Amino acid sequence: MAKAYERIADELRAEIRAGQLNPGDQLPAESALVERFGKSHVTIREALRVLQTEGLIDKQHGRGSFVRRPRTRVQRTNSRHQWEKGRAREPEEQRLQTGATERDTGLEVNDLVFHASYREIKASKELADAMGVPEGTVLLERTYRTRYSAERAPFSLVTSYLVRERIESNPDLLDETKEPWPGGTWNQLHTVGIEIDRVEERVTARPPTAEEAEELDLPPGTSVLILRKTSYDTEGRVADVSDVTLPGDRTELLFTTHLERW
Amino acid sequence: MAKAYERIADELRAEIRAGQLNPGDQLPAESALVERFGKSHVTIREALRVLQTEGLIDKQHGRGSFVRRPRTRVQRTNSRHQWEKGRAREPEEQRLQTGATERDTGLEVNDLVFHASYREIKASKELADAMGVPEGTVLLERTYRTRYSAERAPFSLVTSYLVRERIESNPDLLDETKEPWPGGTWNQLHTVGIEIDRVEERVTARPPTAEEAEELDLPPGTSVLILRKTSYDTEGRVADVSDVTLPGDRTELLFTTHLERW
DNA sequence: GAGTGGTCTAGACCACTGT
DNA sequence: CAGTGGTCTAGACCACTCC
Repeated sequence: MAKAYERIADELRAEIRAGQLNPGDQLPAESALVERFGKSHVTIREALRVLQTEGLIDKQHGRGSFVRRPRTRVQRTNSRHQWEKGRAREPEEQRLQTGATERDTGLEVNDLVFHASYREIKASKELADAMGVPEGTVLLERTYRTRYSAERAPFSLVTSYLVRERIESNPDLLDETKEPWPGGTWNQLHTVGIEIDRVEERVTARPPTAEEAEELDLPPGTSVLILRKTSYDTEGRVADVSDVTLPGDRTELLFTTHLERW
Repeated sequence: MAKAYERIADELRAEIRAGQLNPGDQLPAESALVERFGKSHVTIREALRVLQTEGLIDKQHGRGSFVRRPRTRVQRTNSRHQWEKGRAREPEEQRLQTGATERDTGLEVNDLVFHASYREIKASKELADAMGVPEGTVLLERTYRTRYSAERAPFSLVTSYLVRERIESNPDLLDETKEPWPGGTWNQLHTVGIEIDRVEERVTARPPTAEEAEELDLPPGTSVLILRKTSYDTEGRVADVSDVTLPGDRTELLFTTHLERW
């Protein structure tokens, strides 16, 4: 005999897939399900939890459980890199116009709330390896949050690392009050003579940690995309390492690869 | 007053992060935790579930709960596309040597168990849009599973779609018993005069469905990467659409983007 | 205040793992 | 068989939402 909570989850899942319950629809109250299936409250909740973990339903305390509606996605492409590189050498008036987030989301500069903070750290083993420097090298760690002014959760959590020694010839680059910097990191690097040649992006996925769920306002039953972006300069050295956490339910990464012709 | 299960989860999480409990270590039995925290079995289990959902612990029925050990990753790069394109024109002896999965995993051909099945379908609206053909166009749907012979779960779930009309001039391409085809899809397309010019890959993440968790042998507290790969031929038409489901806890996608020099 | 989901108890019994 | 986690009950009470 199958477990009761699985049978119940299967039955409700089938109703959702068959379209008896549509996105946005409210499920019967837990007490109603207790009666309908003749099982205890805890068992019913276990069944609903299965569906929640699958991202099929959304439980709201005091309101009810609802069939989840797919969210619109933010697209982040790798063609943005060429665009950002070009922008890094533009005159300041042009650089002020728009940033990468505006490009991804289609929103205006004024719709966005930006926050940055800097601090200096010594490279851990893991970071030192990623950046190709000795352990303990002084790094500038910069954390960024950008959000839509109408929402409370940022689009992503970004932490970027630069080697302090390679940028300190321009003291403005060590000063967080200069943010947001028109033209972004690659313009900043341009001011100290660094040109980016290629970008490597490593992508994995996992459930959010408690802190990430809190900060990105993620409900249970969602995942995060973890992206580590490594930028190499024209001499093959690592210029920047950025760790980005993106909500999986509203982000799509698009990578285009061009091939040599036969 | 904080919820009991959260306090308990916080305390255990802190012990794991502090290194009092190391990867692979067994947690105290649930009955022991009932005594230690003076809470009921159900409450203790709720706390452990929080940690499991975060991917921090791994519960094993009849054995115990353990601090999860990070798994070794399979890396899938976008440089594989250029490699695959080159391989598509090589002589058969060379094409027989190794495939893309061997390249990603570092395993030998003999370590891998391969399975393919074909069927013909009519394009749904969603698929027709993705392939740039009218709804209802006849497509060849091909599903692939490749696994390491020592493991029971495949590395990924792959479904590929081709427009039947554009490949039927070579009847071998409609015959699943010809799989595994040396040189893969791009060699198959080469036999009907199609050259691939660029590849677009769209990546998102979400919790696995029940079926995916079953087939990929994924424990609760993991995510899947969803990758849709669209291959364009030299005339800009869609040659192939492939949907790939990858286990998030053992897959890393690596995309390299080269930029134009200043 | 009525109706919803969330937390919790104290206990029973089941299912799996390893000796 | 002993020890582990998994399922389940019948009930109490709490916390949130909305009218």
